Amino acid sequence: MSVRDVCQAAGVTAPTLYHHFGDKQGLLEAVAEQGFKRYLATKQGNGPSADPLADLRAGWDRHVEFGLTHPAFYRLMYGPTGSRPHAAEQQGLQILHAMLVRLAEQGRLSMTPDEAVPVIHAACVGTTLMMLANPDSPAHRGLPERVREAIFAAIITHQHSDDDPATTLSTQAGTLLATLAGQHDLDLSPGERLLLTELLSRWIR
Amino acid sequence: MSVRDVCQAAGVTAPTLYHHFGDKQGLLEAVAEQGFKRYLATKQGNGPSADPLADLRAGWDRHVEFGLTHPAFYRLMYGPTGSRPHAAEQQGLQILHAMLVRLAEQGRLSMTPDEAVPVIHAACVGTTLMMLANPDSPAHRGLPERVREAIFAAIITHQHSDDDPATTLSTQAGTLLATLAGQHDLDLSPGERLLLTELLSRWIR
DNA sequence: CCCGCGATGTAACATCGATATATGGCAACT
DNA sequence: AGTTGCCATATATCGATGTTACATCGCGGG
Repeated sequence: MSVRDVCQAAGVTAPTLYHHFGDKQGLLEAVAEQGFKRYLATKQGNGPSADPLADLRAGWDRHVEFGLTHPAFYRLMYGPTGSRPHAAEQQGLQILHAMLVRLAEQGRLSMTPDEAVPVIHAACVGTTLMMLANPDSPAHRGLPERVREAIFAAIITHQHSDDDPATTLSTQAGTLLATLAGQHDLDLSPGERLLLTELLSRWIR
Repeated sequence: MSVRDVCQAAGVTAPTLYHHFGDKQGLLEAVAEQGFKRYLATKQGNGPSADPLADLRAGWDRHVEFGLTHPAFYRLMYGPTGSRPHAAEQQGLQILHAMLVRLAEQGRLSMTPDEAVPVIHAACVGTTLMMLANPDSPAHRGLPERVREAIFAAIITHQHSDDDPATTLSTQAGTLLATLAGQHDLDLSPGERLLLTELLSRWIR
């Protein structure tokens, strides 16, 4: 892709382009930013539903679909360009973070939202780039769904989702207490162990 | 990077380079191929051990480590260049495939090796690229291990009998931490909350 | 009315990727 | 030994590319 061709297609001359974008890299970053905005637009329509996990799945599928529908955009946006985080991308990650917070509030998340965000993002981007590199390979049939379910299964607690938070906390604390009871060579002083046991026991009922 | 600089550094002139590599893209692909060979060399030393799952974990870790140690190589090798599968890369995927076949023979794989290969590959490459894009971000601390365990947990059939106690403790502590992160009206003073978080985090790995 | 400033065009520069052509050296064959 | 053929390299250069110094245009405010 040459600056001259871009200028001709846009009906302007080179200095105009440089006036607005600084240099070629600046132009490409502006295009990537535009890509992020379009991507966000596909997420904007659908607000949060009753089930955060369903929202999470839909978000994953929309991400992959955007990549397959707009390969050039996607490579610009997520390819290893070394350029720095675009504002719109951070906004997308915040949406993901909000979904995960809702899941955590229901006690259905097995790590903190802050930890889960890059896990999901890395797996989803990697999957999409792989699909982009070879969309028609039979080995990649169903790949996004497989990775999606693998990641979600490991991030979501598979237990009673209809329990209220207090019950979830109680069972989790109880399970950990039971495991602790069987371990004698942990990195805990007697005081720490007692304190931890007291705090955990406070939620047992 | 310019062809002229490369030639000067190599002590030859342009036609020599073009004689051997065809064009600039050919040179870059040859460098990528060299990167794959070096990567394979790090895997070659360690033959299959008694536990295929341990080999799988070691393979994942070596992949991420190679990416972090040789960022430029890695971006050339796995960046979305549109160029086609290098021979050495296929060879690496075959090693991965062989490990998975061994796991499947032991009845410990929840999908076919053919399906599992791209799942692991996509997640691992995505994780490494993310680490490469921002190696020092605190949000990425422990990311490769988290994605690794998430993927493996979903791919490996669970036999809780022989899980080692430390792993059990780690997952249970992680689950409870995540639940705590979503609860704001617990019967905890700020100090108690901080102390509990610190103690639980001690087992997370 | 004109003054100033941002946006655009003209023309050119420096550098880049790539190549036509010529030269050197080496191995093989007569 | 001499010739031949070929591979690797060097000289010199071409066209295209990213970029910019400078001039010009148009338009809103004093």
